[in-house]
Amino acid sequence: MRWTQTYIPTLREAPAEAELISHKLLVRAGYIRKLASGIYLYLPLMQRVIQKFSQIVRDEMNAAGAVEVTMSALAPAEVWQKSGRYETAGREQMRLKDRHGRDYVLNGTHEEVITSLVSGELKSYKQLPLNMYQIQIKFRDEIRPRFGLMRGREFIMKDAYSFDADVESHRVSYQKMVDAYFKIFERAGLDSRMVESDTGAMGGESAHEFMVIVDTSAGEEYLLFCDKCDYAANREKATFRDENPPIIDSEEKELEKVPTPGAATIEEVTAFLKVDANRLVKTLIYKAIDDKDNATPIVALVRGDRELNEVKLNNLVKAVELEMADEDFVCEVTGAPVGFAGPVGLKNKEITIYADHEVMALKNVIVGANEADTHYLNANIGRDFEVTETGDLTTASEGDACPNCDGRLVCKKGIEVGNTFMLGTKYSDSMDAKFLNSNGKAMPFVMGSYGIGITRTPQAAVERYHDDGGIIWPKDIAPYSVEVVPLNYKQDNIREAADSIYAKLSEAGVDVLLDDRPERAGVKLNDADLIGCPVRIAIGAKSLDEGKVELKARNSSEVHLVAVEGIVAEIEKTLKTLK
RNA sequence: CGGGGUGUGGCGCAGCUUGGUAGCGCACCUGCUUUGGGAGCAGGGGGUCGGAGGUUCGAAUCCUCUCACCCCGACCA
Repeated sequence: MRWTQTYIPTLREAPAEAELISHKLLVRAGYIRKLASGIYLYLPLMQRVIQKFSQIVRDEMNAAGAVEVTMSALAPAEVWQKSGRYETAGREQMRLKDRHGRDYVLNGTHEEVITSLVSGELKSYKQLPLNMYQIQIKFRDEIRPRFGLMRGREFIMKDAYSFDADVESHRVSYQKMVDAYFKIFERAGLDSRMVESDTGAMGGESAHEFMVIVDTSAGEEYLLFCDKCDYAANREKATFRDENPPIIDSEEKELEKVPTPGAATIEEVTAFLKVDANRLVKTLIYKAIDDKDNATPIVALVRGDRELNEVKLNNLVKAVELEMADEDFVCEVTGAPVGFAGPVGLKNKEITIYADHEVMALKNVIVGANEADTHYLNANIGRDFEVTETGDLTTASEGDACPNCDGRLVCKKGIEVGNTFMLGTKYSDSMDAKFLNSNGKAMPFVMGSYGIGITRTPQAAVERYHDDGGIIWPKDIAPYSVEVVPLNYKQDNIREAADSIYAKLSEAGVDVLLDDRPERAGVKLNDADLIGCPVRIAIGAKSLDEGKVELKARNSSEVHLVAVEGIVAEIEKTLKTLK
């Protein structure tokens, strides 16, 4: 491609709105433009990157036995109502009405649509397993779009759905996708890590995320890895071994109310009472919001030395939304200012109290007394207060003990580029999608769903691979493998050499961009660094007089003088050495 | 939705406090010179100052409302 025939609007300065380096670079280098908040246009260079990455995804999906389809972006509300997610998807679903006033959804994912497709048509276990995928635009009415392509309201995703006759067969299908995912990200030049994740709004049995580890603010999620074994989970999901159990008293002591003036936080209370934080129980008040926007107060109890994990809490509460109570609400529920809430003698006896497992093991704990500047000593479950439900409610963090071995958890940040869900029969049950098994019995499909962010993965690559000058693309997702830069295109011999090299490379099937603009050398070289093609061929007067041009890899500062005749072979050789 | 902030030519910004009829850098167009890491000189085009209302002789500037965008939080691939 000749630069003057395509559209590569590079900018010297990044728009003020861009926060991440990857976002700034994609805008500056002329890959994307914003149309509205969270809505981006993919310019010619980005389009090529998307196509290259998509092709890698297709290759590996096909190799794993999946078949490509395209499903509509638009769906009638009924299919979502049928699964029950029309209610739970809530405000992040893009919705609209047609001219007849009928309700529609712009799909953010396609479990409902594909389940309704196969329902009644996939009839026999003999047709299973089946895995269908598509690469398509998805919509999501994000609360707050940001970070360019990372969190948009419209984005491209590869989504695959597997249908199996039973759980054992599904595990095989799931593993095929996992294997394919590692290959896909490797081919895109990215190291990916698979971590356990919460199933979230998707539901189902278990889930994993594929993450690119970064150390910048682009890391949207905290991940915990064991430094000894292969345990890996995101922070929502991660568990840990309790290494800090308090000494448990053998006898229940008498409940005692003590003044704790000004001691509202765990630190203040432990300092004031001179006790360890693990003898305290944190009482956290939340608003559980249902699908009709009603807020019910709930209480969560975790040991004083732990952090509450809201995702785990809501897995028990099952609210549409969980919201930390504000001061007024805390006051209303407990009758005390923030910092003195406790489970003993809560004003509203109907209130649901969720406690972490660790709390259940404690005796004679210190809790707020629901009265300003006052705490209880020696509170005991069963005697002084009741717990409605128990579960794991704590957040793992760096340095905690691995749940599976004697290693330590290390915390890293990552960008999610893919995910896999074991859905079980959630959708086939709710949407009544069944097949006949070998005994002639109607059974719900065991399903899986598998996503890859087609537009966010390249941005993750930019976040991972760049320098002060611009992007450094992994070669197999670069828009062009080679950029030919004639330093003065007006000079006859330089132009002829550039045109000839461009023609030869094109003929050899190498993706090549020729910067045929009548720009100064500095401008072209800076733009070449900015857009980040893996190999640059610079053609200048001095070396050309000796029949040579300069070959430079974007990821290295070494410049090689290469004879014009051997240039194609030399470039192909260089490309082979690049990631 | 809560908190904070910003809207002035394509991009980045100044001007606003103290009202007087819009400016700078980059980009763009023309000419000459220059030509290996974002050239120089000269000339030129382009902005209802986000929108609506109001105050005033006069509003980018003050007031009210509104819209958009960005940052932090909740949500999330």
